[in-house]
Amino acid sequence: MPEIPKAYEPGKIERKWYNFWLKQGYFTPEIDPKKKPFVIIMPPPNVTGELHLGHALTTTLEDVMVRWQRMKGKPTLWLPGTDHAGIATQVVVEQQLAEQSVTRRDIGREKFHQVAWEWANNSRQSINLQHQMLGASCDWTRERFTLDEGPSKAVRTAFVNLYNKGLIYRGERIINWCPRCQTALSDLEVEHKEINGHLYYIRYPLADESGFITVATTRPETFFGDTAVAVNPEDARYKDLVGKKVVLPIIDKQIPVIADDAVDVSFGTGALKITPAHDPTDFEVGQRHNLPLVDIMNPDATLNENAGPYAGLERFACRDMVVDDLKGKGLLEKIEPYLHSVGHCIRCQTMVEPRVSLQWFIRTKPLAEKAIRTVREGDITIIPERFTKIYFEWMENIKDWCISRQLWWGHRIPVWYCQDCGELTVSVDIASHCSHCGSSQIVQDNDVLDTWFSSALWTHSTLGWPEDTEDLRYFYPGAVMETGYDILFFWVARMIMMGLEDTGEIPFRTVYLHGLIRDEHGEKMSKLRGNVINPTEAINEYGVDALRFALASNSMPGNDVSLGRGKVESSRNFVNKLWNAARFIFQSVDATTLTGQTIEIKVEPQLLEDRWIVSRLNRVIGEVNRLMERFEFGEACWQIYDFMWGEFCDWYVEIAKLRLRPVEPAASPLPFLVNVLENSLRLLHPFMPFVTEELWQNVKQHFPEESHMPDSIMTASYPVADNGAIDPEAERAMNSVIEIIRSIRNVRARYKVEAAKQIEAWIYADELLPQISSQAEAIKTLARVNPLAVAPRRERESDVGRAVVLVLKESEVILPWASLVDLSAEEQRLTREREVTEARIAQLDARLGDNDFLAKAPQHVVEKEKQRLTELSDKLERVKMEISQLRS
RNA sequence: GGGCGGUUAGCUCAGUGGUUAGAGCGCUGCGUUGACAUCGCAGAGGUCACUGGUUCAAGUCCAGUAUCGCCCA
Repeated sequence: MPEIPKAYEPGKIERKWYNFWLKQGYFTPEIDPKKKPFVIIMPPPNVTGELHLGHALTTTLEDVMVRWQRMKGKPTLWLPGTDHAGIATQVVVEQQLAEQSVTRRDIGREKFHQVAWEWANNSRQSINLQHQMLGASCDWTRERFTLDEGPSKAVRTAFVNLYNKGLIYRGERIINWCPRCQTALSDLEVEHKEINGHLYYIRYPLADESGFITVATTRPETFFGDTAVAVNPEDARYKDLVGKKVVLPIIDKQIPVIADDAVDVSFGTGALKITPAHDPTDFEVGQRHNLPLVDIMNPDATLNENAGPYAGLERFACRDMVVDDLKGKGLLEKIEPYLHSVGHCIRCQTMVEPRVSLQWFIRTKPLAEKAIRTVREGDITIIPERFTKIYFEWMENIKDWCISRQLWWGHRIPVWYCQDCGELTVSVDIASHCSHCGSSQIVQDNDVLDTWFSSALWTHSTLGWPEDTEDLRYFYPGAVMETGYDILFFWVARMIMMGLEDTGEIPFRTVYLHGLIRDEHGEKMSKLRGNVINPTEAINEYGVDALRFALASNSMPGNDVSLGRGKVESSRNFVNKLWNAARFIFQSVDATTLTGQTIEIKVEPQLLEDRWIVSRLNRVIGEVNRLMERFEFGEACWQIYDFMWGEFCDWYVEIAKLRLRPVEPAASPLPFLVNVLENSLRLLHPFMPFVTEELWQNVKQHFPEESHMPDSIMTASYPVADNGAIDPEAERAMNSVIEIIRSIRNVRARYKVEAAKQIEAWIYADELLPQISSQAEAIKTLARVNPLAVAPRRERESDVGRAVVLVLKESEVILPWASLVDLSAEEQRLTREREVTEARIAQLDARLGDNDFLAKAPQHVVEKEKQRLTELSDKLERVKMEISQLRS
């Protein structure tokens, strides 16, 4: 057998195994109508650049589920893809152009597309590569991009269907406008931030020159767009003024004073300027009162000709000038500091401008109703559950969705306008004639659709919809939608709506939401803070398996993950531990094989330690499966970690060494070493695919006669617990042995006994005597004890002389090494132990003397407490005896 | 303004109403056995934010308070 390196070297094997899996075609499921498939459609990363740790988390969790299900024998499809990310990508590409001092308008739509496609293709490639580095077992034969022909056709089809149903309409509405991106945004793409602004009190003179009315506003520069002043109808202060006219200063325009319930009498002066074209609530007031819309801005948020002398000024510069000028005319009453919340573009952080414009909208209410019902009725489950409420809250208050964007990068809206009859042609295929008058003088809408429109169709567009494909029939609906909670509204909610709308079926059965990745102090990761961990670098430094394990083991459903290098490092250490345990086992196997012996793997455990480790293994297997079913991957990781490291490596392997280098012939522990290792590898494979494959192949190589082993751990079966192997008696006895060894080590450390020095020990026990005796060699070696006597309690010498006496749960240990022991200190220690035991007994006595407890607590709890009391009472007696002997 | 979540060891976090509340990192001391120093052994470190309630039993359930964070408007 070749030499196995002392430390695991991930770089050497990762690519090798990925390519092997790929070549074997394991990632592509076989369609078997008799079996229900497990399907995850990957949330497509934006083609804006490299993947970050959030993507690594998504990929890890999905791969964990997919590999687990695949090992459980389900046809498993994990469909990868990327998103064109309309506005985000356009921003990136425009920045790139800006470096060459060119704008997109300079080069034109066609050339811009060329540059953007080039960027997207590069990015798509590097994202796919990174997914492969991460070990993603997704089906590359089905990889999709949102702008691919299939998904694009799905987009046009969905649009046309909705339009024909009257669920898509075009209208002049107030929308959020980003002056930098120069496009409309949906409500979700606006981020509200608290801003320290001002409240300006402005006097509007009455047209009849009988005085003025003072309005309070945060945006004085919009007064050119005012078409009324509104007061509350109940407000006595202004009752007489309703119906009168006021004159807008500077531009000398007359507007009416109106009464509207929406006006809050306590805000400012109780009189509001109404600017329907630039404020959402004003827009509504305007609709109610039939007020004209006066748009005062250009797309770049400079003032337009409606601003009279201020035309051409940037909005904030205009504000300053307007304020100055009003002040000069004595029309500015006062300015107060004012904290208010202002919308910003989620992409570029520019303050958005609410603006009336002609856009396309989806009437979401009818779609939302169905989407609410499927979740309410339990067809779709959201994990963690608390997000269900948040989902309902949003869905129930849903607003129409503005889907048109004044961008170039995206799906062009499939609508053509007739130059002759003015009618619209809405068509899935490219239209050449007006569907009304037949004219060929038609022009396609210039705008593209919101990126999230195509994302909303992703669950079925990737499987071939609107075509009736085999994939769609077999793989839809998916099993789990796994993604971050930050896109619950953007994406998940809309997928549910559109999935139901397009296919009449739910798009997935379970929504699993993970949290955001933060740094080791819980701070958001950002370039600015310099606390970003780049996944590729982390992989190069620690290996993929370590990164994946760090992510999976630290992630709880719906909770943010704090991840520093330390976590990745300790995961790396675990991978290395696993590697070395395996290395040791292989070396032992080789040593045995060299002597010409064959190793039989299937052996019933007879010896205590073998029964114990097999029992523990099966408990862990059961527990891990249960946790995985419940999406508790982090806890599943720790179960395996604790078992592997804390039980198998720390105890079983150490004890097994005695039998591997026996003085006298002993039953070989190799079957159990190999079995536990092999099972653990399979348990761990979904979390750390590479190292487990490497080691598993090594197992396979060592046991070629084990014909049931498939070609890859990927296609091996996931371990299933054998409840028959669970052995409470062996667990109890081994716990006692471990307790003995630990206690002796503790004493050695306390008395600073030299590490290499052997000390004498006597152990007394009753019930567990045979089992403890069977571990005498282990105790001798692991606790550095020699000579060791194990005897029944009745043989206990009454006078032990100077010694440390340990009263344990089911045994006593006496360490009679006279010279070192400080008798009075020992007495003090035993006295403390007596006190502690007495206190606990008192506590238990009280509990067991309580009739309520006896009557109401479940039987097994009462039994347990009674047993504890017996044990403790027994211990107390023994401690008392030791104290009296020490004193005699 | 409405809602949600957090508050547990020095730090970051686990913890299905039922022993003496755990882990990783960090810290202290000691290191020996050809798997592993990416390691081993031992140890220190906690008023589970606070107040009240429900319960035989509360870190866990309920209410309130404080505080931090997020989402929505």
